[in-house]
Amino acid sequence: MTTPEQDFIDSPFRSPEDRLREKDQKREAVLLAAVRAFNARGFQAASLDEVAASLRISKPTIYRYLGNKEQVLLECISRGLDLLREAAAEAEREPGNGLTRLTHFLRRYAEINMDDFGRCVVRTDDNVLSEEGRAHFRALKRRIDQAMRDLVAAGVEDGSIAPLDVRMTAFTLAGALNWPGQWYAAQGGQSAEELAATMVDVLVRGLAPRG
Amino acid sequence: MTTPEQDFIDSPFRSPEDRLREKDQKREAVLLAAVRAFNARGFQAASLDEVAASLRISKPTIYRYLGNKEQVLLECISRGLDLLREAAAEAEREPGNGLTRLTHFLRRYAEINMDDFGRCVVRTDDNVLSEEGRAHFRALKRRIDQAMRDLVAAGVEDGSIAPLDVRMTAFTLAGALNWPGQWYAAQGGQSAEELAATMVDVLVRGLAPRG
DNA sequence: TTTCTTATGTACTCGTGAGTACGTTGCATA
DNA sequence: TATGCAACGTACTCACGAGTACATAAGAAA
Repeated sequence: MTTPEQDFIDSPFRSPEDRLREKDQKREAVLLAAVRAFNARGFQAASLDEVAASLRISKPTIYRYLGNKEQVLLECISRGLDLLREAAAEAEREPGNGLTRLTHFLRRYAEINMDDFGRCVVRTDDNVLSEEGRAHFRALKRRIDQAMRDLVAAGVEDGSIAPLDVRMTAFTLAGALNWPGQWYAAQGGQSAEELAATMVDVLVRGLAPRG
Repeated sequence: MTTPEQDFIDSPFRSPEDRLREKDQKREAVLLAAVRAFNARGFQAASLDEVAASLRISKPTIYRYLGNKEQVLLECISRGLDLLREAAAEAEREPGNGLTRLTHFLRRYAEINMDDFGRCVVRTDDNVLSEEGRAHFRALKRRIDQAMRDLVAAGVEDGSIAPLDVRMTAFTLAGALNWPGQWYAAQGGQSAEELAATMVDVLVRGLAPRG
């Protein structure tokens, strides 16, 4: 693992690049602490003082890195929605019929909803946001929803999915797979991946026994 | 529609029974206004001043009829959970195999989640409650969950439901059917009953086409 | 008519939490 | 060495909302 470059020891004197990297890391740390507080106690109930205390910093420092409380939330939500967008793009690139691709997407979707930032997307009721924040949030969510509908529609067309109402089906699937975000706490027992796979399996096969 | 009893005109002078009935009606009105405010803006964000204003009364009047804010919420939640319990009891009494009975229950379950009080149950995150309130709330919810699992298990046993993991299946179903509570706004378009029926249909049949 | 009770509003207290003004320290640059 | 800027913390302000003390008005009872 040695490189031809000079190996530096961990020095207390930071180079300009180090400073920038540290700044980024601090920003990330604040964001993570915030999203966890929001998920644990709800956006309204969680105070920035709490978030700051959990990092042993002061409230103004949060403002330095992320701006006001709504901006912090919007950034958290954006992270979660980015993950979902990636998952959707990946599913579209994937080979296989509509059902196969949808299944992959659904699993990722459920997993993301158990991640810190994904949970934040699911748990945030958009009425806590300002008018602009809400509009932005909804637009991004609509894109995810549309991607899911497109996958369902593709499956229905190629016959890999039963001829169901696309809108209602997507709504039902999203609802089922959003729910773990309200509850999942990474306790012992099943991992997020296992849980996601099992739930998707139930949804794909349905309750009625196969003829 | 005439009775042998005396027909009274609508008099401004109230009998003692009238007073009691009026008190009850006022209590109901406060409860309904409160649950709507909670659903619309979230428990924490909704203020009792708002609720009072929507009825053109003052805040102390709410305290007179329902006690403090948490008690108001608990009463709303109890209403919703009562509806769910009734639905569960009804489903258990019903004839037919496990899947039939479960289907009936699921439809009612979804409908209730689009009702004012049902929505409140779904939308309330129990971390806004005090320790005792939370324990009470969880115990009641557990009973509903158990009822759903029992119905699934009965269906699996009598063969009307495919052999799935009971716990995960109930969790998935509940998740899917809780979701409308987050969104449904009684707008134009589908009624709650139609929506519930369609969603349950998707869940029962699954996505994969029938062989 | 006087007194008690019920129903209600006015006007507070008090805590909490978002957001800010300003001071301080330390490194960087002129 | 002087000046500027980056990275904080202390100590506020200010608004809002839960909960309450007290006044009041109207009917019921005595």
